[in-house]
Amino acid sequence: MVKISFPDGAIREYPDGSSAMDIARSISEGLARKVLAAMVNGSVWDASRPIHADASLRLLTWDHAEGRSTFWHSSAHLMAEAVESLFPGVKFWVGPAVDKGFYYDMDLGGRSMTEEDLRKLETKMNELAKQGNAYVRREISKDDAVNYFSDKGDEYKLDLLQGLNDGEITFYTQGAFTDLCKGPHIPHTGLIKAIKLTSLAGAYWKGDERNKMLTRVYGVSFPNQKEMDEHLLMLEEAKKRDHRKLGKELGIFTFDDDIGPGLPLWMPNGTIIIDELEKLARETEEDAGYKRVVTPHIAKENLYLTSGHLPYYAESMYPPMELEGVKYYLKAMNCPHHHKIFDAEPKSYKDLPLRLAEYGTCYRYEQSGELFGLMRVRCLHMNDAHIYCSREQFAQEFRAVNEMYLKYFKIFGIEKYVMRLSLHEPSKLGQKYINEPELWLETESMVREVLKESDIPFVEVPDEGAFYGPKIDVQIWSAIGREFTLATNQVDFAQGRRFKLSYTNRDNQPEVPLIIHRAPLGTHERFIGFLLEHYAGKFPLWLSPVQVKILPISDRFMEHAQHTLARLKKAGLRAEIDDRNEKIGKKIRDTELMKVPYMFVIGEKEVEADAVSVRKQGKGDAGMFPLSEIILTLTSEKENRQ
RNA sequence: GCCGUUGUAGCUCAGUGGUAGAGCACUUCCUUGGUAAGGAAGAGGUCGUGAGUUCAAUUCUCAUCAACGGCUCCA
Repeated sequence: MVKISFPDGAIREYPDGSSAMDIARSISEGLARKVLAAMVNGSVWDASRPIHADASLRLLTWDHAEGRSTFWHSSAHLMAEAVESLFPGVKFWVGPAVDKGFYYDMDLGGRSMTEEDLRKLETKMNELAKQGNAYVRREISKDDAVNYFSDKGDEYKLDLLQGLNDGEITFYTQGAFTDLCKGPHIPHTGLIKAIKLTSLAGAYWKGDERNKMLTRVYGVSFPNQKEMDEHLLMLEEAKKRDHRKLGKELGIFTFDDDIGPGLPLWMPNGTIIIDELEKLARETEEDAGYKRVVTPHIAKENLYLTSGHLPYYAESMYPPMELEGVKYYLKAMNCPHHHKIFDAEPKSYKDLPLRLAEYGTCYRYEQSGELFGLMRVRCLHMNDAHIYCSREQFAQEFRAVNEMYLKYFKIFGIEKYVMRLSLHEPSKLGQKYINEPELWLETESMVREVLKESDIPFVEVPDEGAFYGPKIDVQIWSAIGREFTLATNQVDFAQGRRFKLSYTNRDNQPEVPLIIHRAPLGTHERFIGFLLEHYAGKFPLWLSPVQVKILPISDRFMEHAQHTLARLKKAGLRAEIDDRNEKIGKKIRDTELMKVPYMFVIGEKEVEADAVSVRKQGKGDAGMFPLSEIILTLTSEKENRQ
């Protein structure tokens, strides 16, 4: 007998060799039907695998993340079986579960797959699923495994085997398909009831662009059609939030072939949002002791040689223009320009910390395949600033920057994000990272402390730092689920030295300042792209391009509408009159669709009372208010950025 | 940059080897209507661009540009 302890604390005895499935069945048949895998002593096992020792056990179903990923990984195997039947001789690389679904990378041996093939594969998969074949686990020696894949001429699986040793190699077989796989898997293919292969893509082998490109097929599957329908509905909803769609509908930005890829044109509505964001940044930075500067969009080659950017990033900068034998580059970052401002006048410790801020325009020649709406562009406006400080001042300055982030996030209601602390990799000092082992450790731990103090959840990622120091990135997700860095806060102890920046310290000695690069509002492009999706286009009053739409019931009330418009404008509100020859229902509908926060309806009653009937976007009729009263309400809402 | 897909009116999308259609938007007229679409008429596209095949190409082929889904990259 073995003692099995359950999550609720219960401990029961079962015959030695019982599987999780046996145990589930002993509880109820209904449960057994739902079990996908089991958590045994903290690792995920096949439900059918015999348990030979006392263990803690948690049965995993579709309701558990581990259950779902097991389900999706098993679906990848099912897909591989289907692919093998339609493309004999195909070789597989890896087929993991991902956030929502699964993929499998494969080498089709020179053949190519089409969207049509995906439909055929789905049909085949459904057919195979109906057979309800069990996923059978088999432990195998390394020699046997190597022989098996040598016979097949499968260099990919042989490559995987290289990293494995006897005792940790297992094969899984379902139906006609056998794969090297550590598992676990769901009990049988019959549990997979709804299947959709979503996309066909290329993916470099081992993620290295020097390697061969494999074919990657993405798919998603569910234990019932209802879940699939919900998933598809969710995708539809996400599409409606897509900033590219909303940006077009609301007249925020556009692209034009004659301007160039990745070069957004900001339309009047988008420019209003830019102006409001810059106003917020100016106020906030002024309060925090920043000084504004303005720098040119181009600079000589030498500047970027000094900064050290050019050797690393030449291919992602626009090529230089050459004038009188001198090369000029479009600036890809503002820091070197700011360093030159620091350097323009001698500095003493009394001048520190010096905080230079600029909404700087940068140009980066991002790879063509990387461009993505406003989120990844080639012309960007960065909420940039550089803080020059002493080592003693560093922690305090970094903390203040962090607080500024949180202040902004509160204003925008940004809650779903992850802070990522990127660290250096000691073995790459002097190559990828500047060779300052002590400074790396010191600043990394200071940054870590600041994050802990402010109680912000964060993850640490090794070998992701900038070449000049550790950094904190704020990661967010676009409507379609792609991850982006929204904002960044970086430590820099390289450029100060490179630019020979110094200040005179208390002991009358020259000292190199530490530099903090920070961009809490990221770039206008990415931030507004994010906000469009975050608010689903329904901007708060202060950011709305049109804040109030005045809707006269008929043209008899135009005079009162004009009078109302004048009053609103005088109060600093952005308002427009809908003077079209349309019925009020139509005007309301169109204004709702344009997501204007307030509508003022004006008819007979309102003229008599010198009032307006107020309608809030998405909320319907709010009743009649005297104009002066509602103006006060709106002004306060706007000024408080609610 | 690489793999795959797509490209028809301002937008969303039909369609065809014989020089194109719908809905919304737009213009004009009628209507002056009280909280999510009033009615009528009209205008608008050399079917992304270039070349080839053909008697004939928006449709087939190739190239190119751009967008989209991924991979790689992201100071």
